[in-house]
Amino acid sequence: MDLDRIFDALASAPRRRILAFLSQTALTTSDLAGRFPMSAPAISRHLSVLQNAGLVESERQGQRVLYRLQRDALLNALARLASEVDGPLRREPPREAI
Amino acid sequence: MDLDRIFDALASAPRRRILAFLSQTALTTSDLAGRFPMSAPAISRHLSVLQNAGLVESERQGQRVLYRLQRDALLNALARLASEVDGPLRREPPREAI
DNA sequence: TAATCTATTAACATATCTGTTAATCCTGAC
DNA sequence: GTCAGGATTAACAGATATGTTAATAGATTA
Repeated sequence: MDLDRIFDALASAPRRRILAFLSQTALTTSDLAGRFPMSAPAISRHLSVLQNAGLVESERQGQRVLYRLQRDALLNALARLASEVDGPLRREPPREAI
Repeated sequence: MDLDRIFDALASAPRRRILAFLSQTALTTSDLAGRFPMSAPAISRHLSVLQNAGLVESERQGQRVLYRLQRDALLNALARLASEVDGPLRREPPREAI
């Protein structure tokens, strides 16, 4: 839940594209490397940044490592920043239900 | 509406804090410099990054320059990323009304 | 065990970011 | 015009980020 690491991770366009791919389906490192004009080691490091931020999770499957988006972590971070900058007027009633 | 510049701007913790301050009220450069352990030139450059991203607007008032949060630009950017990574299931019905 | 495939880490070069202080620009007051 | 105050830009140093290729680690198969 570290906003700092999360927004640092999100600052990179390739990493945001990786997240977009992973939002469709879980993918391995080489799957992703095939979709970017970038070497596999570069992708691997982007994935590690995303994982350290808690935005993706990895699961080894034999020789491959499958990466999966952690949607809630991402959406929570976005919501957290949104509420931080929500003006006084917007922040008012934490309603229990609609 | 440049997600790239916006998320680059948001990657910096001082800049996110500046936005939080500006969410309460518009402030001048020196107002902000007084709230950070950082020189005025440093604040000025952070503000310029935020302005280039469209997250704040400036208005000169005499010798001072007043900075104001562009809340919609920020919230739109967050929403845009959120929808980019919204999985197929979540993205389905663009309902007209609740 | 050896061979192979996938992924990661190491080492490196280049570029960018972030802060500092000094210099410059802009505005208002004298 | 001159001066002073506030803001920005310039020049610089040190730290980070991002890509490359080479080397290493892990897992599967023969």
